[in-house]
Amino acid sequence: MSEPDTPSSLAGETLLAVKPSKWTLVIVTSLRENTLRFNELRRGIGGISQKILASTLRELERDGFVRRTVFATIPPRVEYQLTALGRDLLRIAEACEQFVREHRADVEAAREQFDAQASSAPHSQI
Amino acid sequence: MSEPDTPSSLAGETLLAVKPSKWTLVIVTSLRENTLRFNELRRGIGGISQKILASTLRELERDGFVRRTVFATIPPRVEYQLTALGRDLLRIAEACEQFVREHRADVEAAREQFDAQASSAPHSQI
DNA sequence: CAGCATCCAACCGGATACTG
DNA sequence: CAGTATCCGGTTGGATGCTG
Repeated sequence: MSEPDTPSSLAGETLLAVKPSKWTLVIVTSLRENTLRFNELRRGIGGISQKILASTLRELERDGFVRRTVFATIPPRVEYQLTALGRDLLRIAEACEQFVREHRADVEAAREQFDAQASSAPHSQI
Repeated sequence: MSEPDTPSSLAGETLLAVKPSKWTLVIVTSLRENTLRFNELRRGIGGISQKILASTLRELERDGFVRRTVFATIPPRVEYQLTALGRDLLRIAEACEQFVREHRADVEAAREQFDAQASSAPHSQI
C-alpha cells in the first residue's frame, strides 16, 4: 500500500532491520561472499558478543534477509547465508561502506575544524 | 587495539553520523529541498523532541553534513541546510528509503511467516 | 559448536522546565 | 524562537555461566 510518504514515516521506519542494530550491516557484509557458520561469523567480525550476534541473526532471519540452516549433527552445525532479499540489502550496506571510504577524511576534517572553533567561540557569530 | 580495514571495522564505523541516531537520516531527508529553521524541522518531522533534534543537528553540523546559520535578530533565527557532503549523504538516505518502499511488503511477509512457524515449531527441523 | 539465561552498566531518548 | 539543563525510564549490549 502506498502511504502518504512524509519524510518522517518513511525514514523513521526506514532500514527496517538496519536501524536497530549497529551490527546488522556488518553481518550482512560478512555474508557477502559465502555461507558462514556461527563462530566463523563471530571471529570474522570480532568485537561482537554472541548474544548480540545471535539476536541480530534472528532478526535478520525473521525479516527474510538471512537463511539459517541447521544440520543435526554432533557437534551441531548451523549455517547462515544471504537470501535474495539479503543480497539487496547488501547493496545498501556496500553503498554505506563506499560512502565512508570516500568521505571519512572529509568528516574527520570537519570534526576537527568544528571542535577547534567551538572551543574558541562557544556561541554564535553572525 | 588498532584494527586494519576489515569488513567489520569498516562497517562498524560505517555511517559515521548515520549509525548513532535513528533521526539522522530523517533530518537529512527533511533538508533535501530547502533550508529550514529549527521549529520548521521539528514540525515537519513530528515526534522528535527538541533535545534530540538539537543534539542530532549538532552532530550533523560537526560532521560537516549540515551548515548552521545564525541571524542575530530578535527573535533569533537559525537556518539549517545541507552542505555538499550532506547532499552526498542524502543519496544514501534516499537509497534506504527506496529500499524500504520496494521491500517493505517482502519483509512483512517474511516476518509473518517466521512468527507463524516459530510458534508451531520453537526449534530446528530437518 | 551453537546458542539461551541472567545480571548489570551504559546510553538513548522523552518530558518538563527554564534562558538569551 | 532556539535552544540548554535536568530527571528518569526503557533499551542496548557486554560478561559470564550453563545446556543440548
